[in-house]
Amino acid sequence: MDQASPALRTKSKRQRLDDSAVTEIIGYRLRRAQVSVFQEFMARFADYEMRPSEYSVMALIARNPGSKQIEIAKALGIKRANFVALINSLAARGLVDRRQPANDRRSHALFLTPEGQDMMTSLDAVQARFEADCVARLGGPEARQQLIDLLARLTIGTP
Amino acid sequence: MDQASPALRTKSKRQRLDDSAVTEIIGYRLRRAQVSVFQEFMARFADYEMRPSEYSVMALIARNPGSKQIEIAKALGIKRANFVALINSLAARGLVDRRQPANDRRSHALFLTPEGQDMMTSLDAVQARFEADCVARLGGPEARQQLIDLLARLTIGTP
DNA sequence: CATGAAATGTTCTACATCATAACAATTCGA
DNA sequence: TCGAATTGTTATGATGTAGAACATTTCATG
Repeated sequence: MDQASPALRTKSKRQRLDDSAVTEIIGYRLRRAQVSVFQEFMARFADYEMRPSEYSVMALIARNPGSKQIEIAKALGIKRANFVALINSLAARGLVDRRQPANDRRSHALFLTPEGQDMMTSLDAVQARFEADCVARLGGPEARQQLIDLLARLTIGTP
Repeated sequence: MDQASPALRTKSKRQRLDDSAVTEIIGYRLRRAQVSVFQEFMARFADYEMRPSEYSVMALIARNPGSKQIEIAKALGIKRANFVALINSLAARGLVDRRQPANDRRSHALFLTPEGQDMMTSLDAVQARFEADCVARLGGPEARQQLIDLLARLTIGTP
């Protein structure tokens, strides 16, 4: 039923591996799909030298200007120690600005620079196109919502 | 409509971040779900010191004994250069065996050692329980199949 | 108000993952 | 037979993540 013609292999490497031991695992499928989507993301954003994590940081700052580093980091599941280099990089590129709030001199308030906002306009356009292509691959907005619901049921510890 | 009572915040950090900019992205949901599932995988396999990649390698070898390194690596999307250390580790732990096939002295044929096979019996039991719990969280076998179908539509370059 | 606890950002360290290039040995094809 | 391709290996660099430790600042509680 599964294999239409198993006798076709004349001599070459037609005998493929039996990978059902892993393809039947939800986590494995999840991983492969995530890697695939991220690779296409990076390809589409290559001109902007923008990685998924960097884009997510800028998108969160854009919608929540003045947030503290730890707030953005926690929302994205990034340790605050590892978040420092990320912000350093975006700041060095002139996209993000760290300012000292008057009420709490421990924290740094994050903002997009004007250049960062301009960049964000372009990035959002690319992202919208990418998302639309993903939805098309899934089979429509209903399939997308279905997928998001299913993924949410597997995602724990994300308040 | 969305927020039932936005006036509740008396003074504390009740004003959570607006993370809709990222939670509306399929790739972001994918990533968070994959990380969550992998973390639980590692927690459940901690007693065996078995990572997802290591388990997938052993599972493939178990079902395809005598396969070449490059065959296993390619099936899992791992570069052959990075696969060497993986097999070295499993071999050093006495779980996997490299043998020299007579027909092609370039390649190494991979097998599970008897200890590796015993280990695999335990691992498969843990994995079966984990998978069942994931299916329960999703809402049943139909939901699982739905998820796998959707993930497959997002996964490219995995022959 | 004083003092210890907690929060915040930072640095450093240690792995694990991943990609690329180069190399040796071997096999294959023309 | 000879050049190309395959296979495993080593080395290197970039990236992501986790944990400990530290300084500064704020907070809570007596």
